[in-house]
Amino acid sequence: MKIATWNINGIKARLETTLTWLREATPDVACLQEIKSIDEKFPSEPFEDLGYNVATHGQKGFNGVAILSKAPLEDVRQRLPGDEDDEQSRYIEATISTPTGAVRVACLYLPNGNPIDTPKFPYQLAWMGRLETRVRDLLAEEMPLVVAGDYNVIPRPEDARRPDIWTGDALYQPESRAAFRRLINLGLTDAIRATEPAPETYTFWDYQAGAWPKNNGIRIDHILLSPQAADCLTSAGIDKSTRGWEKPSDHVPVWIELAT
DNA sequence: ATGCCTTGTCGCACAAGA
Repeated sequence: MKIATWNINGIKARLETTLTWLREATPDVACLQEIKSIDEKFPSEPFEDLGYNVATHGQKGFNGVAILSKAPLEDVRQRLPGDEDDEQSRYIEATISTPTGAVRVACLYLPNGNPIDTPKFPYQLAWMGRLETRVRDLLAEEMPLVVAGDYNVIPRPEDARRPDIWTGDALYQPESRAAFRRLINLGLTDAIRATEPAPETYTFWDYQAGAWPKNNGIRIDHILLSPQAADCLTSAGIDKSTRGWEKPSDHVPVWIELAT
C-alpha cells in the first residue's frame, strides 16, 4: 500500500498538476494539504474518475486538507481535538481497510508559527501539544497508524540546505523542534529518515530568490509511523521532480510503501 | 532589514505563506 502526502498550495491552481502526479505515482492513499477550498467547491469528480474516494475538510481561502483513497474511507474524523474554538481546517483522519487489516491515516497541515513574536507561534506550539495528545490516544489503539502532512518543522540542521538562515524562523525554533521530538518520542518512526534517502533532498523550496535552482530547500513534510506501521515499511521517497514542473507547488510529494 | 513569488479574495491591493 502506497501512501503519499503533498501540500499542493491550492486545488484550483493545482488540479491538473495533482491529477498528472496521481496518474504517474499511483498512490493508494494521498493526503493533500492547503486545498484552499470549501468542501462544496472541491473538485471531487476528476479524482473519483481516477478511482479515488474523497474526504475533505476545507475552509474558504486558506488551509484545508483532504484524503484520497482507492479503498473506502471509514470513520472519517475532521478537526484536531483539544480546542473547540479553533476554526482553522488543518486535520482529517480516516481508516483504510486492506486485505490484511486496517490502517489509520491522519492528514495534517500544522500551523506555520511565523512571525514568532505574534500569537501565531503559541498557536503552532499549542496545536503541536494537541497533536501529541491525539497521537498518544491513537497509539493506544495499537492499529497501524500513519501521520502524514506538512509539519512546518525543520527537525534537524541536516534537514535544511542552509540552517543558518532559519534561526529566527518558527520552523526552526528550539520549542517547535522539541515539540516534534516529543511526538517522535511517543514511539513514531520518521519514514524518510528510516530509509536513508539521498542527502540534501528536501520537500520545500521557496518560490522566491531562486531557492529551487540553488537547492536551497528544507524538509518539513513528514510521514510518521506507529510501530505497527513501521514494521510494514518497505520503502519511502520524495518526488522531487514535481518541483521542476510547470506551475509547481512549492512543496513536493513524500510517500511510503507498506507491505499490507 | 526587506523583498524576492504565488495563491486567493465580493481583487483593482492585500493577507498569508515559509
